[in-house]
Amino acid sequence: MRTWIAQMRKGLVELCVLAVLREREAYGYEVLQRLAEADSLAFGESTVYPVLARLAQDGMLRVRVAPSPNGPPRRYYRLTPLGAARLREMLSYWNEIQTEIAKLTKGDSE
Amino acid sequence: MRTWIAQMRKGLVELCVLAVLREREAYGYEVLQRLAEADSLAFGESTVYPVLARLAQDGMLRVRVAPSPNGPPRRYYRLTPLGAARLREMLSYWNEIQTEIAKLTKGDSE
DNA sequence: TACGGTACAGCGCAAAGCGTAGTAGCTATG
DNA sequence: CATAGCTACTACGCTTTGCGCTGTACCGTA
Repeated sequence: MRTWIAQMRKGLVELCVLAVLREREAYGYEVLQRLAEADSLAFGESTVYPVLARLAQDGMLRVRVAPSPNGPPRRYYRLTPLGAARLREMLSYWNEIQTEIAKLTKGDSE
Repeated sequence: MRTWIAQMRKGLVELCVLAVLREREAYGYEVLQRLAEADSLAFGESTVYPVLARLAQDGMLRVRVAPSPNGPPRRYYRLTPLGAARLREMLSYWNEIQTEIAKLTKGDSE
């Protein structure tokens, strides 16, 4: 993986994870696979699990453990109000950045 | 600065710097100030200068030194063909990410 | 018993943003 | 001429984080 791609993804994992959990709860492995469907957002396990743990510890996610039919118990994560607020914040900043970069690459009007 | 913002900007500085230099050459301080006009992309000196040095060392930028009327000599940077190619690569990936995140946050069609 | 898929955890490294501070040239003010 | 302030760039070190690699545990199938 070219290094600049890894750098570009920094901080985006949080946004993506929160976005995936925006409507329905999900367990780690599920989040992993949902993101893998978009190959530009395909993160590894060692990337996603720590993020989930971090977000949970920061009060952004609530955890619920439930048995799995296929393996070890699953840890289901759900957005807390704090997490939802953070997601909104991040999306807001994300949109700002998009606008500014679009300006940079499109117009030379200044 | 909240930490997630710093993380979200990682890798974006390169893109922004390359984008600023897309059409006309500029010296470091100028790049700094052009980015500062968009406050969501306002990076500090300790962020931009190392990026310029890195990009130059990697052959993405060509450097030209010229005296300044106001202070120490300026280092003018200009995109090389390699740098232009990198910028296209990064913008392509950037667009992919935008699309995927838009999908994540908009539709629940899968 | 061995294998493969599921589900998660831990370790350690490298990259990069950024705060802080320092250097040096030029102009303006008193 | 001394001080301050703007310009332009450099250097150091901290912290966060993505990620490769490895390990563990549960379950079903052959």
